[in-house]
Amino acid sequence: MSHKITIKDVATQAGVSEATVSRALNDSPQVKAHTRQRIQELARQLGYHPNGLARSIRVQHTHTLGVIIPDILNAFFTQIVRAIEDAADAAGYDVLIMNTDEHLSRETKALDLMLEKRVDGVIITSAGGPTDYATRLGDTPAVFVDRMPPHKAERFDRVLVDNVQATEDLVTRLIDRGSTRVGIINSAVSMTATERLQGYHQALQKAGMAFDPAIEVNARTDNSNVSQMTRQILVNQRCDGLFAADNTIMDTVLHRIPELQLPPFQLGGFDDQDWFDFLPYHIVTAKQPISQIAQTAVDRLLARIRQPRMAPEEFRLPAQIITH
Amino acid sequence: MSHKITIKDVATQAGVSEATVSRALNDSPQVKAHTRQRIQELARQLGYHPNGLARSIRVQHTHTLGVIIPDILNAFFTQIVRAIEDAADAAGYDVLIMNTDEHLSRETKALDLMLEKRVDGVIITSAGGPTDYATRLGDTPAVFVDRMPPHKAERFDRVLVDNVQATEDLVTRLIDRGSTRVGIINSAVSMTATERLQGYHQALQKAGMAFDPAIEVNARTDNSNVSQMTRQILVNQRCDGLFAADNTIMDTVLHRIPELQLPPFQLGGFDDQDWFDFLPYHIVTAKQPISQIAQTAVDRLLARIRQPRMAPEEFRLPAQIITH
DNA sequence: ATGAAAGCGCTAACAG
DNA sequence: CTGTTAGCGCTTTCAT
Repeated sequence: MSHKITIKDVATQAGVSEATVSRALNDSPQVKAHTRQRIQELARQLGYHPNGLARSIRVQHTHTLGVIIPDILNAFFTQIVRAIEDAADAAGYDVLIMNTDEHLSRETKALDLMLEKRVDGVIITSAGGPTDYATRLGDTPAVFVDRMPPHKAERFDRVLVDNVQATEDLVTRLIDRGSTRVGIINSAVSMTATERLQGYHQALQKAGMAFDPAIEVNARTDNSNVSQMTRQILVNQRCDGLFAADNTIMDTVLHRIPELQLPPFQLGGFDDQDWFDFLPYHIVTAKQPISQIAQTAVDRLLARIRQPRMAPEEFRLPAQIITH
Repeated sequence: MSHKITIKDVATQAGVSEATVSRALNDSPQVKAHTRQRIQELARQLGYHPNGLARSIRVQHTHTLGVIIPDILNAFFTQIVRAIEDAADAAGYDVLIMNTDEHLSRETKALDLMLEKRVDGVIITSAGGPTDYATRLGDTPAVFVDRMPPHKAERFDRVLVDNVQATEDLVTRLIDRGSTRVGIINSAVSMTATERLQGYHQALQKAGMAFDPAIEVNARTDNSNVSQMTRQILVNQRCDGLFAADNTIMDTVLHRIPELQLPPFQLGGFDDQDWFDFLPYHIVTAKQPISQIAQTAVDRLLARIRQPRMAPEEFRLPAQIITH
């Protein structure tokens, strides 16, 4: 933020008042067409760039939305961001992105920064943990996407996939394709895990299969564990089906499988990836409706910005089962 | 940006002046330890959040860096961002990310927005095109990463991989692994393409192979073309080696290959991806030194922020050839 | 159609 | 150690 041309500079150069320059630059119809053009031209020549900070502090909004994601290396979130940008762009809003790398401390910092930068609203895919969003956010409008706030979630708008239905459909598909015994490696994100486990159970039940705790495991972030779990389920427990409850788990599973010398089996997971097509075996996924999730989130956020007192709501969107 | 608690509110509540509150909140040693704590506590209770805009406008910097990337769905840029964040974080700087989706108009908007938000400096991976960065940037420090500005590049700091050496090494590796005739589908990004083509030629020359224009093609953004080119080179032209000059080209190539029923062949490309391990055949890649690129970029940017008149420099970093 | 002046929230002299 | 005051760059009444 080095030495910059201000509106004052333009004003003196043009021989008018700062007010007139401001009006001219904002295309106010009050200012005579001729002088308006003259001023705009001059401003361009001088390389004038409006100071958005000063403007925002005056008009009391920034016209920008903040987006906080936990993992920018994860294609799911990256697609979410992309879709949010499209939706926000269509509504004439700017978007600022911050990545927390699944660190609570960085999420806290990210949120604080966005608040300090006075975004008009924020879309959060929480890194989980004990953050008290209610007090932290104050009255900044927020909507949660994909992952819910751990406490008092019902006080916020949230939009996410119908995890239990999607999982039920997915596991059912695995069974339809021939699996007789399908294990699960569940997500480390707690609420997501709970819901997906329920869907898993429903699918087994419908198929008349018994639950077996030995093949229901839950991932911590530790990668080697998931790798071991894969072997445990697919080899020791002789499953011919496996549901990897999320993106990152799937990744580890995929890394382990080749060295396992497995007989034919069915593999299912959440979140579609382009390159699943390249795998030497089939894979079925629950593809989340990313565009709709994003659209719903920004619609809702924008609505709340205009109408802060709206009652919070939860939006559940259906996933689509795809076989690669 | 709804109704918010200001420093004034805290001041009256605490029965002190705004200045004292400001000092207390900024941990100034000038204010008595006791009152400082009292004020900080009170601020917390009131849910006070400093207005960063007001602060920045006053102190004339934001302590934040802007990062503009052309494609957030591309893992390469995503990793770059991630590495930049780490480097910036270590230096105590915040970073704001914007994605342009390869649209010039969005890049222009993104850059303007960052300037309006008065980032202290900006790291740009240009979407290409005729943007005149010199006048657009004014005197905001900038460094270009991976893709150079189309005009007057020498007026800016830029850090990127040594494309020609990396390509030469890569293609040489392909040949070493048995390729006798290796084609190239080159990048749509012009300068990158030029350099990689040169490396390709150098490799052929060293191996005593003749160039054949029939197997030197250049991708436009049109996907179906790349798909056709793949067939053209690998089938019609009977190449037993192919160099896909970037990420997105490789993706299309990979999509086309299975249906081509090819005899053994060597495939090489830029930018490593985790899932290359899962492919049913080997692939060799030139892995860019992402962390170093990012570190160099932010080091340089920070240096330029302190010392704006430094002469611009170009930093070339070596890639690493990897076989999956 | 334009100008003068106030003020957004904050920090930095300058006084005391 | 704390208060008063001015001012960052901009927009917006209120005058004229």
